Amino acid sequence: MIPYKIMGIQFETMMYSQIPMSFYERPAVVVAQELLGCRLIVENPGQEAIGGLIVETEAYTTNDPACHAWHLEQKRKMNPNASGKGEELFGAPGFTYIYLNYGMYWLLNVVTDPIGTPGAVLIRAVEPCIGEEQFWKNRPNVKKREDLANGPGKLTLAMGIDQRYHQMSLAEGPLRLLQPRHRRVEVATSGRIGISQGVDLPWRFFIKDSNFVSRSKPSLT
DNA sequence: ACGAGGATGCTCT
DNA sequence: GAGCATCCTCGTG
Repeated sequence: MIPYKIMGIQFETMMYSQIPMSFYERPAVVVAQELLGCRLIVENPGQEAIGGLIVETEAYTTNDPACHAWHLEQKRKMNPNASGKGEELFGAPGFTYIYLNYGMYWLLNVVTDPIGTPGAVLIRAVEPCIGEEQFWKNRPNVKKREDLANGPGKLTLAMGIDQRYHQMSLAEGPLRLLQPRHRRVEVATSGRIGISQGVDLPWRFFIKDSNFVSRSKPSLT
């Protein structure tokens, strides 16, 4: 049971509980799939929280040339103390990793795997489910509900997520992840989107038949 | 429907 | 300089 009340959705909170930190201390590919059907919540002081149902994720992990930790991982084979971009991905699971992509868009990741093993799950798309008015307000040019948060940059815009939320614990808010009591989703798989290395790894996961995924793509399995 | 191109700021492959 | 885990607009069919 989550330790606070979200206005207007008391019934639904009884069906969802905060995800324990141990959940994230597992391989990114596992966490990515199990986050489908969970809820991403952003609490706003003095206002109604906003939330989205996660419908699409991607895994980035060790020995993965598309992972931000990859080059650092190579360097550390020679010098264990090397530093550089993606350092956070070796750190504690259950913390956020947020970075600016193409100079304009903040992308939200959750760090996974034990300390010392790099891993993260990119949240790629959500379906608005709490405080939807805020989604519309933050995305003034959007016409269709499906387009509010059907992409990693779109969902951070819609939910007001930026660098202020970087490296925060998901156990304490204002960002939280909730899991349903009974998670019943049909998971589809494909290659990851927007990368040039590791394109053949089937590490993009989405809820089959959801209208809120970033794009349709033939599934690999 | 689909493709090209521009916006924009990091880090370093 | 190149290369990015992107999004939007404006062409063309």
